Amino acid sequence: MTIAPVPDGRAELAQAVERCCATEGSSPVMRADAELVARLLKAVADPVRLQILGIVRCSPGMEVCACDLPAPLGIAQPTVSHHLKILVEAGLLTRERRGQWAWFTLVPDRLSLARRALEV
Amino acid sequence: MTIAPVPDGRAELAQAVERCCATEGSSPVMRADAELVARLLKAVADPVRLQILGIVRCSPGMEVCACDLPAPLGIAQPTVSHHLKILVEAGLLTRERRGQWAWFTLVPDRLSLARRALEV
DNA sequence: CCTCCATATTGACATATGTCGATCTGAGGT
DNA sequence: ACCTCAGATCGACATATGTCAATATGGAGG
Repeated sequence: MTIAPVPDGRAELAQAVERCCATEGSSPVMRADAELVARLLKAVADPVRLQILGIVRCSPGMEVCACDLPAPLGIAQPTVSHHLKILVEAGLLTRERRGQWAWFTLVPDRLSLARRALEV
Repeated sequence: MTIAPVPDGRAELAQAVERCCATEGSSPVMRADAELVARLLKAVADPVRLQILGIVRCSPGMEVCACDLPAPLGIAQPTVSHHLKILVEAGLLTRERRGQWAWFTLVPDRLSLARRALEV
């Protein structure tokens, strides 16, 4: 995925989500908002990344070491790294270095935001 | 999107979703389930399709005529048809012919399923 | 400083995806 | 029958995406 990073620190995405799913006869979704939301959803819409999120969710503290992923996922290390990068850039995971290892923690709020984007 | 249709009549997808988001220390997501869920999420993870869903949601009866879409979306008719096909195959819309027009109706349950797939 | 190990990045590749113009199909109306 | 219009499909194209081998990076420990 070409990584035009989702502006996550700011509330832009959250606002776009609200505008997209505003209940009642709200104005149809604007393209710019849709682009922003789609970028977040694209990050989740991949089998491997769904598996990663599942593994992290089930791990104590909702965090996992990158070294533990290639085996259960059955894919090469660079590929895992690639997917982790996408999830981090989407704001769904945070990265933290511990010694020579990289740990990734789930950001539940971000996942909630993605879910909210699909509200009717 | 190459259209390996999501098995929507059957409950397979719904079961896959449940297995993927089963709360507590459930077993990590299996690849096959993740593939199924990803196919549904991919259908939603596109700016144009998000806009289409937004328009349908805001329309009376949650239904819309295909003829009313190219203008607000700003894309050509074949492209609209392409996206509608993907949404129908994902089970998010149903198609109905009325005379020479094609009407599309939202399937809220399907959208709920997609949302459920993102539960933590 | 040099080596080892875990990650990240790069380059190359095949495939998937979004887009449009041109054409086919199907339902009315004359 | 014919014509017309809405929609679907086809063909072509550029770009995006997922994958891996090879290589670079960066911390830990001798």
